[in-house]
Amino acid sequence: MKITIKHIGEMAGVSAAAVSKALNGHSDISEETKTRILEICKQVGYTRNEIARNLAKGKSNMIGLLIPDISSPIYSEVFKGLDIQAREHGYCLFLCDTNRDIELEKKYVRTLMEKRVSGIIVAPVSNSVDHIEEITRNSIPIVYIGGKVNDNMGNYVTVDNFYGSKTAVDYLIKLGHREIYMVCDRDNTKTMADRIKGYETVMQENNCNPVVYVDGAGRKWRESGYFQTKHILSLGKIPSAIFCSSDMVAIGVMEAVLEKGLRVPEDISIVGYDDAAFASLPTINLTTIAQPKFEMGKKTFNLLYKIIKSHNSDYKNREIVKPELVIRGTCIQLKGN
Amino acid sequence: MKITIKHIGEMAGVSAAAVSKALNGHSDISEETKTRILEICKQVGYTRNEIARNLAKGKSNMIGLLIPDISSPIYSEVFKGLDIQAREHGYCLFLCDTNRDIELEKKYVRTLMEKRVSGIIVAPVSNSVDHIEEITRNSIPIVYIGGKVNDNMGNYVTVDNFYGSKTAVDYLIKLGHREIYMVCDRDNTKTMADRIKGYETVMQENNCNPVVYVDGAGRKWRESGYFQTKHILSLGKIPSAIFCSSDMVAIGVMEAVLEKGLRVPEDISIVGYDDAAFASLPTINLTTIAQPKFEMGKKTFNLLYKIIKSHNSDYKNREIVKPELVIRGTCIQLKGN
DNA sequence: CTGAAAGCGCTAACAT
DNA sequence: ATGTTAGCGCTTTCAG
Repeated sequence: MKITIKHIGEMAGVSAAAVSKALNGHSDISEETKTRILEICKQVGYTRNEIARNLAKGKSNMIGLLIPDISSPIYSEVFKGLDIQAREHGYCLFLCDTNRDIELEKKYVRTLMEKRVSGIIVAPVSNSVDHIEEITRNSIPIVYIGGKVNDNMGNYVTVDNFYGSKTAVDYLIKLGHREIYMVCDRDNTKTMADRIKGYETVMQENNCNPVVYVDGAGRKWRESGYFQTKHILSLGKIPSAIFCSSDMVAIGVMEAVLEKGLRVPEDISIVGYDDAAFASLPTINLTTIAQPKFEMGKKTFNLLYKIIKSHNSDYKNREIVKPELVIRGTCIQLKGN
Repeated sequence: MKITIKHIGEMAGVSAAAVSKALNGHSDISEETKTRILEICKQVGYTRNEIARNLAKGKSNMIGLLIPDISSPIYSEVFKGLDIQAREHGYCLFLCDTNRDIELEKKYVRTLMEKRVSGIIVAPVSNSVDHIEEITRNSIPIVYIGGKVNDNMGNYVTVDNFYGSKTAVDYLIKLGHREIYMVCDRDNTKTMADRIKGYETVMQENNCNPVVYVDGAGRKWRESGYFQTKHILSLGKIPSAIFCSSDMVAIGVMEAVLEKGLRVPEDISIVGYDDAAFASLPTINLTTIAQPKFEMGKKTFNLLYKIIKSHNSDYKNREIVKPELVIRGTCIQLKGN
């Protein structure tokens, strides 16, 4: 039998209400009784019941977080940024790993509603979020994040992929490269489209011929980079640089390049995208575009917080953050420049 | 104003109790009214209130999970194993990232108690867990996991580090190596002690001289592997193989070896420990000992579940799982064998 | 089969 | 400054 404020009240010779006030630091209670009550709580090891508390207050100070895969390093960093910010504002994050499964995503949204969370942050599994809004019916603030974000979603924070891509290719151009290919894995998101657009824009600005490979075989990540590059290298004409749609793709690209007996960066320069955890490992040392993951986490929480506080559940609070070039060892200055 | 079972009751012309029964699939209600009630719930978009429900039932079907750092790949895999198992048994995981901070760990334990979770799984930040047991006071089942586990903890599931280490060194011996060093970073856990013991045991069994470097400068991970190896290589005598206390250490070791102009595995074979996510990357391709992370997650939940169900909060339910050698490309068969 | 009533532990007016 | 009284929304005996 757990001990309640009523018990504490009896022990202290006061009412339960008084105990509640003491516990919550209300002002309408004398310092003296307050300390006495608190003392007793400590002594008997009282632990307040959040469940009852939340019911009485009609809220839960929890924020639901839907993530496609927490073992993906990018999301775990975002999580940490969110977490620290949430704690600072007295909220708890409730993490749900949707495992890239729409059904599970729906199930979790329902769970979160039942738990009466104050808001939801979701990195959606798919480009459309109709299935989740159908459940929430506008009854709770939602902020979207992640690679699937697009303008059909209401509130979101995302990163400027067009800008990131431009930065990467600009850098390559500055290094004297002109034959720069882009290789992408299969991913029909706005994120990907923007990255490609950024690449094409810079190429055209510099009168270079854009060559983008998008995986037609439906492969993803490293596998996609590997096989596409194998194909490219078999064609005879070798680009001086390859810009990859992600670091995982870059890994596959490097693999194929090395296998062919070519060197990185001496023969081919490579730029990735994401700044995944492994990108900084010595034997990889990949030059790449860094997503400000931790920052994004913070910004996202702050945006949600603002919406919650303003009770303005209405649409289109958006924030776009800028990524950054991280120069490591996979690019080389072209001779004669 | 949220809609409650009372409202539903009114609409259906029944009592709130009846609605509750329908919602929970109790048998003492006619099929007919039940379907009518459920129909209405669907139509008006009723979402049951878990908070009230939990209060009434006196429990929360949540399991607290304390992890030092969710961005560490090993923990995120464990999480996923736990998660899937928890879901299957109708529980929710409540993840708390303690950020390797004892104070935060304590704070979260308190939070979990307040939330009346059914049990706690903790990968502790430190070798001692007194600070957490002081808070829980045996009032809730706890299972410990992770690298800090030792016999001072009650219930735990861990992996057989002695065995894992033996397996690694046995493999090296079989490959014809006799001059095998072990390099460890700073980490005074039982885990580390067991790994060292396993190494020493096999070396002695084979009449080889064990040489273990433990970082005296207090460095960790890659940095530790790097500097210690640099030192080793400066000594003139080069071992034919290095067994590392972790994959991160192995990365540092490789870095130093490569920097010295030596090749892996032609000049020096390397074995890691953990099978971190990056170990399988093409340019790393590290032979290592794999922790059955996902499996461990499952086993851990099952153990906790057993304890919860048996109401036997008493001590020393333990499970030890066996790691496995993963052969990749950083070891070579010695000539003349 | 159905409903009335009590209560889970706490908070928040509203008295006193 | 303190206590009284109602709930919060649901579950659960216990009658009918």
